[in-house]
Amino acid sequence: MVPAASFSMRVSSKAHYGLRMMTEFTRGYGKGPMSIAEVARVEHLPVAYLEQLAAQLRRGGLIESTRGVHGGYALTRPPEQISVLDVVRIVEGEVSPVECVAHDYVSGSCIREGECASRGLWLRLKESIDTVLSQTTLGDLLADHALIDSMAPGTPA
Amino acid sequence: MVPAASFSMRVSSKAHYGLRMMTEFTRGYGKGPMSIAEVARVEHLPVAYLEQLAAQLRRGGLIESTRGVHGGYALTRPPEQISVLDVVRIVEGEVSPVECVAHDYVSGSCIREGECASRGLWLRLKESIDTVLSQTTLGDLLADHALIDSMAPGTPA
DNA sequence: AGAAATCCCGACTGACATAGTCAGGATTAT
DNA sequence: ATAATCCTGACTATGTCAGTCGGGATTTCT
Repeated sequence: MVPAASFSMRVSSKAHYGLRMMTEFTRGYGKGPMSIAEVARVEHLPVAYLEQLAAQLRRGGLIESTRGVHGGYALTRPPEQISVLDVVRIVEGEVSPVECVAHDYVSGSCIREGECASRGLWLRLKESIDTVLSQTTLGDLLADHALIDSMAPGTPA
Repeated sequence: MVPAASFSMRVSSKAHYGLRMMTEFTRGYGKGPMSIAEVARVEHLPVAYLEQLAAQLRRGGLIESTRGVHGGYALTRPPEQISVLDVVRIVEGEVSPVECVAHDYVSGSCIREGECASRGLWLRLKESIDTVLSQTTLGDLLADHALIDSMAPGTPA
């Protein structure tokens, strides 16, 4: 890995991997459960790590599991009804640039409340992020992907 | 500190403090340099830490320093010409949710380029964040703050 | 019944980033 | 000269992240 100049407002690899796994489940939607092993194989991700993420996503109600030999996971709802925000919230927690605009923020926790010049900014930022992430569904991601596949390779950016 | 349910897409305290320091410099704009000691006092932040941030902001060209007894820092441009994004970029680096949409991304670094379903999403997210942060200036922050001050306290949220 | 495939769970770990501290040097006003 | 200020680099403690590991539970297939 290249050191890579640090950047901010990242999503963790948890969210990233989680989303990739969910797009695989989307691809297999309606065809019975898909195993972690298969996801790991096609996405080149570590099995044990995916297992953890899958457990979270299941507890969060986005996927359901079937145990045993032909078991695996499947989306509990159609891909058009699951947003990227749903996924990110489950594996990373609420999206919020600072504590004082999180949903569970207890009014008064920040001593500077009232003299704070930037809370409005953080609120706008949070809303803006939430909007982008909630407007994109797993269905959209797969549709975009199909579009890319159908284009000739080497198309200039 | 309360454990606080983890959340994602955070800005670091570096960015947070840096911005608070910059709003102090904004308040003092046109009245000669303001010392780190004073910023630390009114914002209740550690002097030594602010010194580091100030050094970065100076190297980034947003503030200029005067040494010696009545020294301190002052904005190099009017507050209306400095955006929050300028500040965040200097102390935290570029804003980008994932590596592959960062400005200095070398095409081909990600093996999954071409089969990636979510790059479009991350691009939209990055743009959205950049927009919010670049549209708000230090001048705006202070104006909002003045507005809050003029309201009666105890106003329900 | 037994083997194999799968989910399930909690504990563990190494590397790195964050949020600072600290000691001391350089510059300037009084 | 002294004091206030900026300036720098090294240091450190804590926490998070990304991932591993060992073993258990459930189901299907033969």
